[in-house]
Amino acid sequence: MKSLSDETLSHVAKFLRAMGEPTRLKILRALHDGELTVSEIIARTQATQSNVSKHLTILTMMGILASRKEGTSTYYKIADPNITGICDTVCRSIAEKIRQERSTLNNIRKGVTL
Amino acid sequence: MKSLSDETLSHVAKFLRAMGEPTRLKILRALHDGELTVSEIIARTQATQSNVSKHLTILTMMGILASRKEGTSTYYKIADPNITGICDTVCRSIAEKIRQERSTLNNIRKGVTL
DNA sequence: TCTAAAAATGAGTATATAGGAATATACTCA
DNA sequence: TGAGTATATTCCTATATACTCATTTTTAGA
Repeated sequence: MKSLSDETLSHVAKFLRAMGEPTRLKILRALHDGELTVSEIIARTQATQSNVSKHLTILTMMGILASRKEGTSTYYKIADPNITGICDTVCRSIAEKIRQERSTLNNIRKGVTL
Repeated sequence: MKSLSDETLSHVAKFLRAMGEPTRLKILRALHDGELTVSEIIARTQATQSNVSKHLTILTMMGILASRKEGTSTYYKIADPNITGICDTVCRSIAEKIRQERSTLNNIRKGVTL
């Protein structure tokens, strides 16, 4: 962690931003259990075709997703199994953290004092 | 991972974006081993005072950092020890992934064929 | 109280990013 | 080849984000 060059740091940042978008997180979640066609991803994310297509392009350019064509369909999948792990870890940790904060806030709202 | 509400998903995304900025990653890295004053953080990140101050505000509002005042100085530290873990995991994984990709690219450039 | 240091904030600008609508491209099948 | 489907891309707009410079706020100490 100490010896990351500016360039690497910027790559890491870019990577985090690539995952830091709700629709892209939905896409990653949808692809968690295996590959899907664009149409299937559109159906699951409830986003427009154009929008999904762009997000898929971004994720692919970042090396997060990989695609293969079959007929008129394009199948996307998570490129690197490690990604799934990172994604799960981060999402679970953050979601848990947020959950805790929310309950803390709720307690404060309820007038609980320390 | 499956049952994240849209709201939670958006929080997670925000969180990832909060970390997805080079200067903020530098700040997190600088605070890895303990608290520092703003001046010290400025010195280590090589960014301007105003810029660092704003990034510190963002990270604090996201609950990633916590601060305390002492005299004219403000000390910042990583608020949640879990953050350090997440940060380390993500950075190490991604940096490693990038390292691998770079060497792959280098091999391609060198004309290595499969 | 005046001054200096530390940090935060405001104004303004430039760039990045996301989104939609329309269009282009690629492929399949009759 | 022509129609239809799946996906990608282009153009445009709106919003978000990061940055700098200048100013303000807070505190310590002469």
